[in-house]
Parts: sequence; structure tokens; C-alpha cells
Amino acid sequence: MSIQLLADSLGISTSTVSRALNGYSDVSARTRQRVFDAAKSFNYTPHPVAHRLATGKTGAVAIVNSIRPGNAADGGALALHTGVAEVLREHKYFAMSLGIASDEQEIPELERLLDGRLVDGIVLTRTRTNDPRVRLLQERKIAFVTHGRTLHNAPHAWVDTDNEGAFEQATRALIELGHQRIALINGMAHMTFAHLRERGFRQALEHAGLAPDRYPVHYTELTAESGVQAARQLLRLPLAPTAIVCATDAVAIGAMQAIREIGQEVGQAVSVVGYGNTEAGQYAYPPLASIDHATADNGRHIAQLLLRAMAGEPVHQLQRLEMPNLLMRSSAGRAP
Amino acid sequence: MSIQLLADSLGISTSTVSRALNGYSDVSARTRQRVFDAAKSFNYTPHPVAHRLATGKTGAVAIVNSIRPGNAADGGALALHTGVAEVLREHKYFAMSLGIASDEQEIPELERLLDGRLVDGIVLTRTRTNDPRVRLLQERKIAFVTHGRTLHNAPHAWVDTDNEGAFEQATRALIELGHQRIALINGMAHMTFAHLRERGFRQALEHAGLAPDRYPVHYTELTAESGVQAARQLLRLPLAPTAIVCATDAVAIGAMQAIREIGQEVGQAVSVVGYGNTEAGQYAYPPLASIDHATADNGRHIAQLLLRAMAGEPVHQLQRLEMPNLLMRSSAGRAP
DNA sequence: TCGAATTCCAAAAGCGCTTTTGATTTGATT
DNA sequence: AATCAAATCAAAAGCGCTTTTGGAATTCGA
Repeated sequence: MSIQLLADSLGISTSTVSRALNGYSDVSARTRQRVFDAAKSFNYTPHPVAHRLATGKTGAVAIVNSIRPGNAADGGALALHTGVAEVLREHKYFAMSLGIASDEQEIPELERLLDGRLVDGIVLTRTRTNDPRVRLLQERKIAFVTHGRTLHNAPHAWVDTDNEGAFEQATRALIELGHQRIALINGMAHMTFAHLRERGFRQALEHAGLAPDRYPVHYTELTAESGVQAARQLLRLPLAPTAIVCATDAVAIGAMQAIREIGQEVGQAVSVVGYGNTEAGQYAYPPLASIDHATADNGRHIAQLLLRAMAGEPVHQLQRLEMPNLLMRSSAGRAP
Repeated sequence: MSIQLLADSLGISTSTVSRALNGYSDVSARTRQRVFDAAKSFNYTPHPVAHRLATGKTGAVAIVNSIRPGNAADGGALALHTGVAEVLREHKYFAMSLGIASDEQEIPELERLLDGRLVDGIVLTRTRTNDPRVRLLQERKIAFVTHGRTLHNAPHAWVDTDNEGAFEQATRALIELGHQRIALINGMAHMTFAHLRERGFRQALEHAGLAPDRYPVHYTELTAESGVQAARQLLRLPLAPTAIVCATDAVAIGAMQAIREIGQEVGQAVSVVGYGNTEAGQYAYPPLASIDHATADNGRHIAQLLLRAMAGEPVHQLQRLEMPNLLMRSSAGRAP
């Protein structure tokens, strides 16, 4: 079924059909109704590709997941996607995810996506302090929203969780439990979230009069394996930490393993806090204290901002900080 | 830059440019070279949407993830995507994932995707024994490959792991460890993988002369919470099982929790085996025995079959079974 | 040298829609 | 009744490419 056939069957021109369907004013109510009825009875919808060619709009947005060892397992990607898709669907948009390894491939792949003109807007995840992807998208003048902020790029739309506040709160909670020797196993330093979490961590220590430099901060991939490695090193220190704050639940689960290896009890001898509130953490032994952030909500808010960005709103008002939530569980106990 | 401008700059017609670029024979080597050089120097690539309208091909495929509680966290989706995308990229295709809740929304959303004509081919995950999505795609005559088989649909292209063999092997391994009372916490019965795993499970029991009906099979969502619930019920039975085979690592992690709740030691009093070989399982306490299947490889094979399906190959030769791998760890020990 | 077969390219017709332009009809106003 | 504005629609020109068709120039065989 094409607009041509539909027009013929009604004895009017294709332009009138198009204008009727697209709500232009210069078509009479009677004609419009006839067109709508016919469209329904023939089950007609405009051919999307032709529509795209004529209008330049694709009706789709891409969520670009940067793939690193370890985040294949994090599962946050699907939750984020779900939130984004839910909102965009109401506006007749498609949300599609694609994975790009964050290495030399990254920029070329992004360019391929842009050149392919498959999407009207883009969501970027795992944002870095100085992010070349952001620069590229700004040059190309395509609407986009990042999940997580940048620190050294020109202003752009973003949705982030308050990493700094969250880690300050978690660290304080440990201090209040009597811990004095607290370590941080952080994400890679060029990730914005890692930078901000470390800041929150240090602030809490300084506020309590503790020397933040006493325990080296580890910067690792977000895998359990990295957590094991980093924690092993920390536990070998002359004055081993009594509490470890971890960048993710996966890392924390690794850290717990390292603690068990040396015959210590997690939550007794050494406390652990994670981030992300995953099921694996909830059902770990012992249950892992964690910082909960509503990933699907993040997705919904990202979608809302992206819609406004695609509508041309200036980006500086498209920024939103979400408050995460500390959940204490038995992996975090009183200092020995 | 358009083909028109490029043609003008060379003083030839657009049709010659197009034919040169697309490798038609009736353009001289000299002209072809000039066109290629000019295209390179102007950095010209055909506008994809116009190309699509003219050819009817989009150059993109969609991976449809059916979203259920629990698989948001499973992370297999990203690994699968990575594998699919890797192969398709070499053929200039885009792979995009989208999540669809598997409920009443499912078929309408899939129709929206088809009507949107955004993709040339589709990958379906979490295939069911009788899958309405498969029927829809067959009606619409679009190339597709499913991850997992169907049992009651017309033949189609698929890639699956040998669930039956894997669970038979795992169950046998437990029997060889002396277990006589073995239970299964399975996925929902309408999932093909669940059906086949149960078959493998029962075969191993029968083969050993054990009564498979002695321990009820539980059918649950693939979450740790479901694992806890199901295992609690099993452990309350008069003759509680000494080993539990679980549909996923997440479920197994829940089951381990339930075992600890009643003060028993996992791998001593009760053994547990999972599926998927996730990091959470590897670093659980105790380390979880699991069945490993190479999800990214699955993705690569799916992509290869999809390319052949899009090329028009008959589907009955586009079917592939992969062999998973049992990894025994200390969550599975000798029967008490 | 002539006709036939090749080689090479341009013109034109799609692909299916949107949007501008312009013509006709209707209605209101004096 | 004449004038002008408003309402309504059709025609036509895009959007940027591909592919069919057909014509001119060249090459070939006899």
C-alpha cells in the first residue's frame, strides 16, 4: 500500500492525503476524516524510509555502550535501555543499543554510526573526564545525552548520579562504625565517576580528621578478578585496612573473596561496601552493603532530556543529578 | 556532498558515478578511477537513507532481547551483542539491540520494528517452545535467527547450546559424586532451554536407575530471589535433596543462600551447580560449579547464519548446536 | 568499406514520501 | 452584483540515490 494507491482509491491527490495525515490546516474536516478512514481500512502507514528521506528524520536513537572487560557482566546496560526505550516509545521513537569497544575502534565506529544516519540522537554511557566521543558528537552537531558527566569538555546534556555524595556518605557510614583505616578500590582514573567517587571518599576522611593518603587508592577494571587482586595487595599492608569501599558490586565480591582467602570474616575483621546493588551482591555471603541507584530511572530521565535536545533546547539546561541510596548490609560491620 | 555535485565536478552524469561506484561493468577503467579519486577527495559517501529508499536494504539488523525480571542482570545480552556485531561489522552491517518486555507488548513492538523497516534481519533471544514471535517473522518473510530452538514452530534458522547434553552431564557428575537425591530448579516451562534441560536431567537420573519424579522440579524466573524461594521449599522436604541443579548462576546463588540459612554448608551437606559461568558465581562463596557456554561465540555464529539467511539460503541448513562445558568447583562435592 | 558487435555513457524513470506553489471554489463584505 | 479574502485541493518540485533503457562512439570481422 502506498500513498499513491490510497489517493487513487479516494479520488484525491497524494499531496492532499499527505497533508491530511500530517495535520495541516488546509484540508477540510470532511476530507481529513475520509483519508483517516481509508488509511485505517487499508491498514496504511507511510513507508518509513521514504518518510526519512523527505524529512531527514529517522525516528530512532542509539544508546552507545562502551564495552570493557567486566561490564559485559554488569547488566546495567539492559536496565538503562529499558528506561530509555520506555519513554521514547511514547514519542514514537525507537531506542537501539549498540556496543563499541572503547579502544581505537571507538571513534571510527561512532563515525560510522553518524555517517549511516540511522539515528536522530545518541546516548553515551561510561563517560570520561575528557571524552573524545563528546567532542566528536559536538562537532557533528547531533543531539546527545551522556550518562555521567565529563569534566573537561564543553557543556553538554547529561544525567549523572551523585557519585561524590554517595561515596562520601558510604565512607562516613564506615567511619561512624568506628573504622579508621579505610581503603578505596576505584575504577580507572579517566572515568568521571571514578574521579568524583574518590573526591567524595577523600572528603569524608578529611572531614573526620583522617589522613586520606594513608591507604593507596587502587584504580582497576570493574571486575571481580580486579577486586581480588587489589584487595590482596591492600590486605598485605603492614596496617591493613579494616574497611574497603569498592567501585562496583563485582569488585566488592572479588574483595570479599580476598578477605576470605586470608581466613578473615567479611563484616567482622574487614568490612566491604559496593556500588550498584546487584542481585549478586544481595545474595552474596555475607550480603553486600551497596549503593543503590535506579538505573531504569536514569534511563527515563536521559530519554526526556534527549527529546528536548533533539527539539533544539540549549544544552546547559539539560543536566540532571540523581541521588543514590546507601543500603547497609552485613558485609559492613563495626570496626574490630 | 551529493552524487549530483560529484558528477558535476567531473563533468559526467550521476548515473555513471553511481554505476562506477557500484562496480557495474559498463564504465571504463579510466572513468571509474576518476570517480573513485574524486569521491575520496570530496570525502563522499552515498546518503544512506536515499540508498535505502532506492534499494530497499537498510544495512542494519536488530537483536531483540526479551526482558524478564532477572535477565536485566544476566549480562549475557552484551556478550551476545558483541559477538554478533563483530561479525556483521566486517560485512558493513550495523547490529543494534533492543529490549522488549515479553508480555502483551511483545508482538506489537515487534510489528512496530518491522513496520519501521529499520532492519534487514532480526535475532531473537530466549526462544520458547512455541514462539509467537517466530510465527510473526515467518509470516512477514524477514530473515531471522533465534538464539535457542523452538519445538513447535515451522523450521527456521537457529543457534543453540546443547542444553540437554549439558544438564545430563552435570547430573551425571553429581551422581558420580554419590548423590542420589537430586533436585532441579528450572526456568519457566515454556522456555525451550528449560524443557531440554529437564530432559537431560531426567535422562541422567533414569540412566542411573534413580526415580526422576522423586524430587519435584521447580519452574521459576531466573533470579536469585526465585532460587532462594525454590530451594527453601526443597530443603523442607522430608528427604531433602543433597544436590540441586539450577537453571542459571543467579538462581544457584539464591539456592546457596537458602542452604546457608538452615545452617548447612554448601558443597558439603548440599551441592549446587549453576549455568552460565558468571563472575558472580566464580567468586561466590564457595565458588560455584557451573556450565560454561561461550556467549560471544554464539553471537558470532548467529551473525554468520543471519548473513546467509539474508542472502536467501534455505533455513533448514542454518542450524547449529554448540557444546557447553561443565566446570566443577567446590559448590559441588561428595554426597554426605 | 560495411554492418554487426562492443564499449561507454547520458537520460529518464523509478523508490514513496513531504512541502511549496498556485489555481479554483466558496463565502463574506460592500 | 462586484470585490476580496479565505478555504480547499492539485500539480509539481524536491529528498539523493539506483537501475533500466537507449543512443552514440568505438572496435571488430569479413
